[in-house]
Amino acid sequence: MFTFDQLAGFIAVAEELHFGRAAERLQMTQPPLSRQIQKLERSVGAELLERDNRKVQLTHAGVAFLDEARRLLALAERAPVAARRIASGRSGLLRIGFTAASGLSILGPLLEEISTRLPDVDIDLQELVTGEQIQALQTGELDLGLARPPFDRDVFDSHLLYRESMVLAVPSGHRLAGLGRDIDNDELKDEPLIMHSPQQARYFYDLVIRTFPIQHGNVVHTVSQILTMVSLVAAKRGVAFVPHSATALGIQGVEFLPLSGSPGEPVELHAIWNRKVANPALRRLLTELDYQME
Amino acid sequence: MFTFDQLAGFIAVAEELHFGRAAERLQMTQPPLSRQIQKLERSVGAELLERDNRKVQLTHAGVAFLDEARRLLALAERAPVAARRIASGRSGLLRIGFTAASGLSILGPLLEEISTRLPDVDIDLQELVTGEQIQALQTGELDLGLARPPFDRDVFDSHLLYRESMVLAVPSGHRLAGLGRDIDNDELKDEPLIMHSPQQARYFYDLVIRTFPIQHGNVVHTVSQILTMVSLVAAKRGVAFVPHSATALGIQGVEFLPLSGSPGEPVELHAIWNRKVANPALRRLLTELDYQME
DNA sequence: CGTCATTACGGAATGCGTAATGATA
DNA sequence: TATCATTACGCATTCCGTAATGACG
Repeated sequence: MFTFDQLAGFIAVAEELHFGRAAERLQMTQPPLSRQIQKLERSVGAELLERDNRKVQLTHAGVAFLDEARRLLALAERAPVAARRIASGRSGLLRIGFTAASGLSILGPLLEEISTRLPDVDIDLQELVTGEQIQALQTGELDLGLARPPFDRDVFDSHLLYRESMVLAVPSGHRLAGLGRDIDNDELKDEPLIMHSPQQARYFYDLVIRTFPIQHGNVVHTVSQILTMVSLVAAKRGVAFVPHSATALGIQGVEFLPLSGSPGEPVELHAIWNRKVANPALRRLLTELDYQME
Repeated sequence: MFTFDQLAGFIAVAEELHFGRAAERLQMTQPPLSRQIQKLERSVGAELLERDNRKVQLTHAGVAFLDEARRLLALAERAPVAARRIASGRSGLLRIGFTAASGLSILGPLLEEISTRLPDVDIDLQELVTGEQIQALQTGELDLGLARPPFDRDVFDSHLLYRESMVLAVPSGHRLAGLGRDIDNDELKDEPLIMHSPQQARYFYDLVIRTFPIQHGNVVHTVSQILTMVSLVAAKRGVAFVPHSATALGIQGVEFLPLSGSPGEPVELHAIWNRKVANPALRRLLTELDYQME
């Protein structure tokens, strides 16, 4: 097999049609250049240059091979650039998981931020519940998750992205709607309730259980998606505790009421990632956004 | 710059994900392979493999570079093949000139023969009179000509392709048509004659002058192309001496009569080429067709 | 005899293989 | 302790540069 030096030598001679000038251009002396060409011709198996001791000329095979040699050298020069870009995280692929609810709030601005800071990084988006995200982050199928606590702090690092309040979703015309004030816990004790799944929406389930005195007999549905929940409320199947961002869903026939029993903004959304970051694009992103890693 | 060996080494390790097996596949020992990869990584400027002493894994940059490395090696393997094919004359470009008259006879079968024997050789065709062909063959703009004598035997080699008779073209209904016998020279002495140009159709001009007792006063037109000649005959401007292949033109209103004053087949068509054959495809063709060269 | 490519030759650098080392489960 | 990659070292090969040769106008 020939070498890149031989190719570069051949190109120089083919362009100069003069060994001396070509050698000068390559910052070397004629003899090694002459030998390079000879070796190249031997390994190609065809005469590439016709030198009749007064002028140098390309053979037909040489013309064709010159083309290939140029292509080869150009490719060889670009290849490391691409690899370095990826290694530095300036290009590549970032696979991001998000929960349905986070898609309503923080996802858009986050993607905007990423494409501004890392314009050559492609983004793969997958809607997944927190549990699925955690699993995918562990196997490496996902680079970054937008998810809710809890998660194993030994495996995952995280950054708090967003806090919001809990509100009560009620059908339009419901007796609690239009009161113009926060709803007290004891006003809810007889309401049919659409509740979060303790498995697939454990974060909300735990939060609601912890905050409000739920009568389990009132639970008429158990679902895992906020969207489903609000749809059921619109269908007048009951009321539901949802994060404030659910108001952005734009579903008709539902109103959202503040809750006096849930002060502040207890609903957290975190960006989480595997501590052993494999993807340079993720490393770059975390640095760019100051999601400090240690 | 990296080397092709380094690329091959990297590809082997990337495919085996094991230095030992990769080295075995490459018929070498592990240490030099290990060093090759290190050098490659240094010249690429990025870590390509992650070896944590128990398993070897591609980095993201490595995945991208693997692709480039494969492309690069594949290109490097094909490049000499193309060059060798051209050097051997099995592919390439053959530029062939032909006279209008030869286009009617030998050109078709010749092209058929070439494309059968040298299917990967492209052919450029140019209709040129003999004089133009000779000039183009000297400057190297043409590889092969289908032309008429004479030409300089020191510069050109040739092969007789085709002989044909001279016939007399007359308008339909002419007094000489339909006699059912050869026409004698003395029957032509008062006919208006369409004659060849002594410059641009010198071969025919000389041949006619040499063979027939031309009365220059009878010449009503002087033209260089056989097609023009026959068209003028059809327009009843006179009669003309043309090669037998002109019968293939299929022009209406013309008849072709044998001539007793021109026995045999005096009209020659040669394949001619520059003795210093530059184009391997031509060399190949001449050998294939036994147009002996010395 | 001047130009320009090639061959001759000596020294430096590269790159292999064997042996030793290091790191990990 | 076994496995597997890496470093250490000695030797062969490769490849450069200088010098000499050869071919051509």
